[in-house]
Amino acid sequence: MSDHEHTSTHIDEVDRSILKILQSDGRTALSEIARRLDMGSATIHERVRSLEEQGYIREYRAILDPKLLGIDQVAFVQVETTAGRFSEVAERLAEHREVQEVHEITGDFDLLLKVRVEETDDLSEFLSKLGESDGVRKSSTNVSLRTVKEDGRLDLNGQ
Amino acid sequence: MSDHEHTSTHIDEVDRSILKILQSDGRTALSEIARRLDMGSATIHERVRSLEEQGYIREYRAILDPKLLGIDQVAFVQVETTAGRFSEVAERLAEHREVQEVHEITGDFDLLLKVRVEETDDLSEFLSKLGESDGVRKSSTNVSLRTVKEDGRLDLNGQ
DNA sequence: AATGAAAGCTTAACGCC
DNA sequence: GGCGTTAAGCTTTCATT
Repeated sequence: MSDHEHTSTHIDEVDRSILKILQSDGRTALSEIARRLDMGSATIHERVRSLEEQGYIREYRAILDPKLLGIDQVAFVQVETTAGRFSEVAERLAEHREVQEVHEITGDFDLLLKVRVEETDDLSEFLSKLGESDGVRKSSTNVSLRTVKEDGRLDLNGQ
Repeated sequence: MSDHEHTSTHIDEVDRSILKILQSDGRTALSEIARRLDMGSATIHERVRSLEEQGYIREYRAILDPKLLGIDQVAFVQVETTAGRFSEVAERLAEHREVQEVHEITGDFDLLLKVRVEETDDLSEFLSKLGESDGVRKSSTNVSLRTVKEDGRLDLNGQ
């Protein structure tokens, strides 16, 4: 197997363990990680710093409850763009506050947006804006009636 | 309107400020939050504890980079279930490791799944399992060719 | 609810291996 | 790359208001 990576060395099992721990609790103390992995905390400190620098760890966040905060109207909007302009339109739509996700997708439409707002009124307002947007030919919306699961964590156990 | 809430009182502007700070950096020190909001750090400590207890803060997490970790095949799968069984099927599908989201939606299908795997082979394997699942009548899959935006943060600035 | 102060931990930087 | 040490800073508790 050839080493065709950039500058980023490949991560080892210790790094993967650190990522798993921090993904499930981003506030775990370095000293606690060191204890669990039976290593010095200066070592863990250096590895975490390197994982952050290489970009494996993008950021740390508190995960808030959308329902309690009243921001729990979710809709998925498929968008058909004028020929060949989907990337440009995607970038533009990504700037909207209510748009949480933008994907270029296969199928009858070109883009899929995940939109999150407080009330259905806000959704209807967004769809008006969308309809008038440059490069948008048509759209089709599916509203989420109930979110059964919503979990951004990555499965680091590789099968 | 009857008071059918538990014990949770409504949150004030200070609480919202704390949530904003922790949503954008979950590792911000309590003492740093105290400095920014010009309050004692014992006060911030107590408020954060209460926000956690009430459920406004669900958890703290490191956000990892799916691309660097090679878990970057995303697909959206719409599922039609046998009449009236969508909730039950939704719960069951939510248990799969590769399923990040499950929504009950309006439209021609009943459920929308967001699926994330390492390779297209894993996706095809998942779709096989799905097709044989109890209560699943048919499904339609759109693969994400490029994720332009993917951000789970809530907009706490309320318009 | 909010606070200052004190005790116990944690982080981050250093030099050594 | 990994480690122990150490100073600075942080969290957590508690008595006071």
